[in-house]
Amino acid sequence: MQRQQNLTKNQKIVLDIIEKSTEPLKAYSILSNVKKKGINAPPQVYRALDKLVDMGKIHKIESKNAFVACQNSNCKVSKAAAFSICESCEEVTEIDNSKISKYLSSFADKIGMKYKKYNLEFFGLCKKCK
Amino acid sequence: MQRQQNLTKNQKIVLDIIEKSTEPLKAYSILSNVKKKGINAPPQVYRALDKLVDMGKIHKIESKNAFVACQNSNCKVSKAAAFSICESCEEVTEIDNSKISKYLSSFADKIGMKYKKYNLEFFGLCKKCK
DNA sequence: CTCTATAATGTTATATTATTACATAGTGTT
DNA sequence: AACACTATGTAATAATATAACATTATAGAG
Repeated sequence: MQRQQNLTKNQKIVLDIIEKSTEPLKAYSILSNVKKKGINAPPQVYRALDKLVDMGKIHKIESKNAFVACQNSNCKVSKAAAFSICESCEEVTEIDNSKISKYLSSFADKIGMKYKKYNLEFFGLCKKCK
Repeated sequence: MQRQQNLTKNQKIVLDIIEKSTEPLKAYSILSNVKKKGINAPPQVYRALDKLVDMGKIHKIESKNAFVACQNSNCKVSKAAAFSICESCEEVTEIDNSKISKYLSSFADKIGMKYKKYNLEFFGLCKKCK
């Protein structure tokens, strides 16, 4: 069984490029960027992405089919994440989610759900664009 | 300019099938169900879906690439929506979001964002499955 | 009414995103 | 060495979504 801390070769390559990016990266964009490192085909990228998401190292922005590195160390535990997405400049920012997490998990309890994680995407205009 | 209340022929057909479904429908599943009604190609479905989402009549479950009819009349205004998604039985339920809306919009204010809408997806186990 | 602008529709092709299926290679355990 | 298991490599294809362009319907303006 793979340990959380020891990433495999492909996982390291994929995580590295996501961490270095200033914006969410799409799977095929990652693929084209890692061809020189010997990753040739989609499944290699998607497998690494899946595992990294499972570990909480990255998050998927569902509305964009794109991936960002986790900014909050606590996501390692909850895997829950919240983002603000600017509809003008496309900037995506991960929101420090400890308060939201508390609120939302209590909400999930209230509706009778055994809560595991959530994905929250805010759309609007960021500070700069509004 | 199209008025909110007057749906076009294709929009009616697509909305109708989504409203009759007990589960989120995918675009190509909708397509195959409406071929008999004269809708033949993906763009016809996607165009109707886009407009219906804009009007708040339906919502897209981003994590599933699927569409559900809006359960809350107030979504017509806010277009914001929250769902609980059971990872066991796949049931998707729209959460009455007036409280969450209030909380999240104030949160968006606090981080300096001009808030327009949000999409929130809870994952876990529903009442029946837990 | 009819002209015109716009919205809606229809159609073909193609782009983008993601998975299946199977073969090969490494890694640790007994 | 034999094994189970994880990871990797590869080809093919499935599933999701859009571009581009032609045609038809509809609502106002004159």
